[in-house]
Amino acid sequence: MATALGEKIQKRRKEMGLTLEQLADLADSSKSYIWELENKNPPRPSAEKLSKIATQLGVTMEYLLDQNQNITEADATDEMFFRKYRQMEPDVKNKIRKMIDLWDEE
Amino acid sequence: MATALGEKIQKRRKEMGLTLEQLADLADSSKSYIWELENKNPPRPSAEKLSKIATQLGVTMEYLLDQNQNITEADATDEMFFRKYRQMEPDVKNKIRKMIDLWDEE
DNA sequence: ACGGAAAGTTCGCTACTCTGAACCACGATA
DNA sequence: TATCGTGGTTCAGAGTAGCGAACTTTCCGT
Repeated sequence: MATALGEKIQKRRKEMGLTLEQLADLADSSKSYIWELENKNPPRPSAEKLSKIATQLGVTMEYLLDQNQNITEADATDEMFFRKYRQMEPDVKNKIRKMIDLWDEE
Repeated sequence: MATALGEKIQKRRKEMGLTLEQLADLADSSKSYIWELENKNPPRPSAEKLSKIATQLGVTMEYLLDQNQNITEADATDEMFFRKYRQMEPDVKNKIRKMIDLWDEE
């Protein structure tokens, strides 16, 4: 009864230790709707809603929507991180890069 | 009357020399709806529809939805950073992301 | 300038998104 | 074993996504 989309959302939500209600609040949604997304089909959420959910789960919408599992969860997480990073101020980016360089040595 | 989303779709469509009908066909939609997305608001398209449209326009859904026009294309430094990051061990990635999340708050 | 095709615009209707509130299951605490 | 708290499930209804078909405008060739 569950769809690929539903399974991905639920998997990620549980990995993050969130309840339906917590995710719903974070994503400006309702727990009943999150539940329906996870368990019912056919779910055809709006781009807005799915965008917020994806953001909170730290993955891309493309990953959530991808029917054939072409995109792995790890890929999506990396992509999401990169998009977030790219939005930052240049000097913050610099600091982050330096910090990671230090870290990565040894 | 047009929204950021609408403007982006229209701009891209025209760049590609497509009519409303052509894009509609490519994206399994109707020209009336594409028109409404471009010109009316508030449009709240489904993730499915927007996904198909984004694919045909050769952009990501995130780009289309992004309110602040910050995203154009990443510069070389950012890309390099991302390549480096991607090579790291999963648990290191995790730590980095958490660190940056903390940083990014407030 | 006129006719016709191609592009864009309007509109009414159906089906579905999304919510709030009620409901159920179950574990913990007394 | 009653009670409370927490998480999950169900459902009716408001509002709207998205379509088809009709209508208007623009852009051609002649």
